[in-house]
Amino acid sequence: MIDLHLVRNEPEAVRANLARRKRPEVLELFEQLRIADARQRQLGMEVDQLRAFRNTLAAAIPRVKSGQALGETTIPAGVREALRSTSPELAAWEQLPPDVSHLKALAAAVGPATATAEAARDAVAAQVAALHPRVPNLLDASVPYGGSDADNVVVRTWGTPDPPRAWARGHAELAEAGGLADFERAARASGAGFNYLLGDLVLLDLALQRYALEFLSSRGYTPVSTPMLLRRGPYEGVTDLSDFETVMYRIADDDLYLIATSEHPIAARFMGEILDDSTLPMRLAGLSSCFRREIGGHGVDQKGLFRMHQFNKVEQFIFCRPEESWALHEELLANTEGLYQGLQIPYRVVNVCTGDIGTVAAKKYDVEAWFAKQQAFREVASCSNCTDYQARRLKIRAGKQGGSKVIAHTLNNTAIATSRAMVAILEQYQRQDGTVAVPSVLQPYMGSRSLLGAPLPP
RNA sequence: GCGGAGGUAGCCAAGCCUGGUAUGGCGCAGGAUUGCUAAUCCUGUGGGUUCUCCCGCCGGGGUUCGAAUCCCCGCCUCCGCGCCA
Repeated sequence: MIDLHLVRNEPEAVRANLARRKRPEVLELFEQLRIADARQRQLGMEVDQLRAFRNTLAAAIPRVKSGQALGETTIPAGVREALRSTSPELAAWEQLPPDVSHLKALAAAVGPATATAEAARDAVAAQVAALHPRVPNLLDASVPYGGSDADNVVVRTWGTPDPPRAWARGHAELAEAGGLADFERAARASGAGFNYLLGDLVLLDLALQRYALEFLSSRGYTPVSTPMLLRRGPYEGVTDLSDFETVMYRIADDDLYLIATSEHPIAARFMGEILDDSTLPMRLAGLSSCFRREIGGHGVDQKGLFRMHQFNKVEQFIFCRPEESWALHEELLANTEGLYQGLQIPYRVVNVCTGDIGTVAAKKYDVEAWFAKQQAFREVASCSNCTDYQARRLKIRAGKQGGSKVIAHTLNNTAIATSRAMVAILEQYQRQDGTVAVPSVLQPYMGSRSLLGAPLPP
């Protein structure tokens, strides 16, 4: 969620920022939020005034009871107005003798008036609560202006894509022919989008996880193996509501949700807490399976490992103080680049434009690896600085214990989603005989083997 | 699944039976003093705000002039037993 103080104090700047997303409905949301917020504060004042008066009376009663003088007590104008309709006789309270029974009668009359005012305020507060989370994060100035992914800006390209090889097989065909995966029976058992990995491909999956974890560990990231089911409450803090409809699997009987990425349980871990400055920046390497109902366009990549309902991923995540998040955003990106450089797979980095970026990120880089058979760059990692947007909803703050606090910043980036990395490796490293060379950085995790699979008939 | 104990500010606790407006310690911040970063003392410490105010004691209702306190409903955690890789 964005900072409501900015909505109040710098509406022009917020509006201009949101306008860059090229989505009229976002500006409409913002205006509705601004109006509702102002109205809520107005109504809140009225409630406060009524409650203040009630508190004054409640404090006066025991004093009068014990024989002390009541002292000067006047009905505030707003309270008198609120009482005029419900208890007209009490609106002229000063003419009544200041004894306990009259004090009680007056206080009792304030109750319903307060309830009316509260109901009005709560109705508006509910509007604010509904609108606020839907307003997207403010974008960094360096996000390129554009309407769709066509306007994303390539920041740099690493490596040299190989020319097409006529004999090369698609990764799904290669894996099936080599006995490394069983898509057909997985579809029968669990549905399309699931797979059985077999033999060397299982080892490759694990090797990629180990490679990413070791790589990140050596750079100061702590591995985290997370819960793969989350409760609804925490989940609402880490993602937007539309995801519940389209992306996430729900365990209905227990009101639990299968995580879509370890980013979610990691972010939820410190919900409501204050992170001590001495622990920041907190660099984490999440490891989990990921579950997603929505797997993209119909007829696209239906078979194979590229888009699946379940896959494994090592994820980078950082909690930090606001002033350090932009440097760390670049660090996260550099890590993913280092991982793919180690695998010797060409890639490019894309700065995702204002119209294509999601609601949570203030800036996002995508890393797109080269898929040799497809002869295309395709997304394998997504590197976001969420600034304080995610942490505000989760109420995660940073500071010294007992000292001053600020809303923390959160960042995340894929390290390696093994499914897509395996596709890239199968396409890039396959040989004409159907075997696949093992990238040298993975060999330590594959029993020093340099080849996987077995020769196939031509 | 059954039984028990709990949830109070950054942390730890008190207050609850007997309703009267959040008490102490630690930590942290600022100040005083002493030729030091020790000791001592003072002040402050959550959220909001239009700032002699409002809210805040797990959440939501209720009773009451007034609820951390009494009543009801929920959520969560811990301990024991059962089951279990």
